[in-house]
Amino acid sequence: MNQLSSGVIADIIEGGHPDNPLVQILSMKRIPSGSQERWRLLVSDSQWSCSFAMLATQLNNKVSSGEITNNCIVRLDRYVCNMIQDNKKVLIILDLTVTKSGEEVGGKIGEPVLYDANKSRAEQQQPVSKPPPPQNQTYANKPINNNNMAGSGGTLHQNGPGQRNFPATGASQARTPSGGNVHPIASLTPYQNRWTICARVTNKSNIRTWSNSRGEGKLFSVDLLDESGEIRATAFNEQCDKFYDMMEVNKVFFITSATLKTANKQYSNLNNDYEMSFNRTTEVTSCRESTAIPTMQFSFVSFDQLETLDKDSIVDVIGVCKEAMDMSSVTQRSTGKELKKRDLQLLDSTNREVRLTLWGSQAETFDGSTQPIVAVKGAKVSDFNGCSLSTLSSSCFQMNPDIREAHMLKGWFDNGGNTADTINLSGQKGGMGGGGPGNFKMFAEAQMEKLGTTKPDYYWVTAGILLIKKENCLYPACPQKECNKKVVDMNNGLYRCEKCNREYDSFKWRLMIQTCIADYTDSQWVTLFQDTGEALIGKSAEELASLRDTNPDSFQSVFDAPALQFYDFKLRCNTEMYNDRQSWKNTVVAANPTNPKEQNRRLITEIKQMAGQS
DNA sequence: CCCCCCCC
Repeated sequence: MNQLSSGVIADIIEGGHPDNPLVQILSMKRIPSGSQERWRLLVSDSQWSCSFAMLATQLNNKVSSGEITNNCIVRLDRYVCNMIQDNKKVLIILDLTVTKSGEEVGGKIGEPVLYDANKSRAEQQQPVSKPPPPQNQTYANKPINNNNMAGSGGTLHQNGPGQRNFPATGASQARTPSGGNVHPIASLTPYQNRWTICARVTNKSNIRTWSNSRGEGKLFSVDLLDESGEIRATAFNEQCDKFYDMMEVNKVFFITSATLKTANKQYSNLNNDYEMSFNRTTEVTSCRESTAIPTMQFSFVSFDQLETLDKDSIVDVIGVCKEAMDMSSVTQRSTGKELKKRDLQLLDSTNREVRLTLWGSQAETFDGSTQPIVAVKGAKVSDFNGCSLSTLSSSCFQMNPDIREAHMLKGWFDNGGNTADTINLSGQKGGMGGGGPGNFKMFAEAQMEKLGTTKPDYYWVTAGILLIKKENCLYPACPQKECNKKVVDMNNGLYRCEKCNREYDSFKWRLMIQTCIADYTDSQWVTLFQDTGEALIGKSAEELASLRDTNPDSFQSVFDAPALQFYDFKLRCNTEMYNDRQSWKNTVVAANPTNPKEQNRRLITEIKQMAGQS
């Protein structure tokens, strides 16, 4: 008995859409195109084989998990067969069920012939001694031939007129407003010039402006999704104005003609090798009957998995907002810009809590009073305080989304989850009053890990103070509250601040203490600014300044107390370019006298870990 | 043609 839907491949290529056909996967080939994994399959119905089948990327895990292997039999639950360009066709498998494993089947069923779409069914290659294959649904003959992936161009040509559209399930059955063919997003390449997709907007940025050496302008971008895949689209300037208002999140649109280019994976975590820019020929129209276009898909990572991920990983998470901190402001170091932020404490059913930071208007408007379920697609993992999360501008943030995982989590939380003991992944306070073990390192470790080379890193170190530079530890600073820039004495009773671009009749003293500190592996020059500096010497900057003028001896002895003492330093380390040379900067953001008991406890824990006793 | 994604 034939276990396959013999002859069905010819039907599909010629425009038919049989339900749930059974085919065999003879071989798989990873397509060498960028970083995005894509699988091209050689499938067979035992009579015909087809080498231009592609697996939708959301099914890639079935390959990596070993569920799909050579020789397995699959049922095509959803698929589309589309013209992609110049009469070339692609069969995209959107959903499938493995009905028999490759191991169980053991080998190729029948002797399938590679179906050549340049020819009619009657003209297909035939076994010499047998009559032509049937023109209808009787799947009797088994033409003989050998074939493999390498032997075919991977594309077929159109059979003839009247076959431009190949109906499929769902949205792919839809016609464009002008009656044309709807293309799957997964089939788009830069080498086609006119196509229409039907896609849902799953995320939309604000309008952003830029200005650089190449010019200036404005833009916004959207994430587009259909059942075959996803892609990012960006609209610049003219197109930005034209499409910004109409392209609302969650709505579905026909989009015709845009420029495709290779996506820069550095800036996008969408599952596509390409991204599109809208251009003058781009048309966007609303699609009302759009139930077949999927809504945004999350791929949630549970909190107990977060710590296993590399920092800067991008993840989808869902959690109960157990607590929302007040909104606060921080100053962006690179630009001095004021940023609004709000930290949330999220909890999931693995009894882990993790901190999520929201930014900007999201931070301002967030209301956590009802302990909502929070879902984020594309949050960034950081190793701050152990492990924490932050949204990016590309993140999609949803409150109480109407999805299964949200309802399950809510049920869990309301039925005891809210009182369970939890582990706080973001709870490492680095030895600061309570909290778990901190992110302590030796200097040699920090160097080995190249901390601070690409972006600022924070870590704790227990180190002794070898030397404090007393010269230039005080500087006259701008008297403005938020400005601490050094002022220039104009020698006329006025002090000029370059940052504020004005002169003042007074200044304030600020501390900037350079000190050399050492642990058992190395020494480092580090800088303490105002607050940490004042805490270290036990004097305010103003006190120190007047001491320097009135009592040089006691000024000197201020620095004797901390010298040769051990402190737990929290360091912010990074590199900056000075005259084309990379130089290290270590800023002390906290300095606490080392508590030997706590230090020993930490060391014992480490020793036990190294000995495998924990 | 953007591409910053921050702070402790």
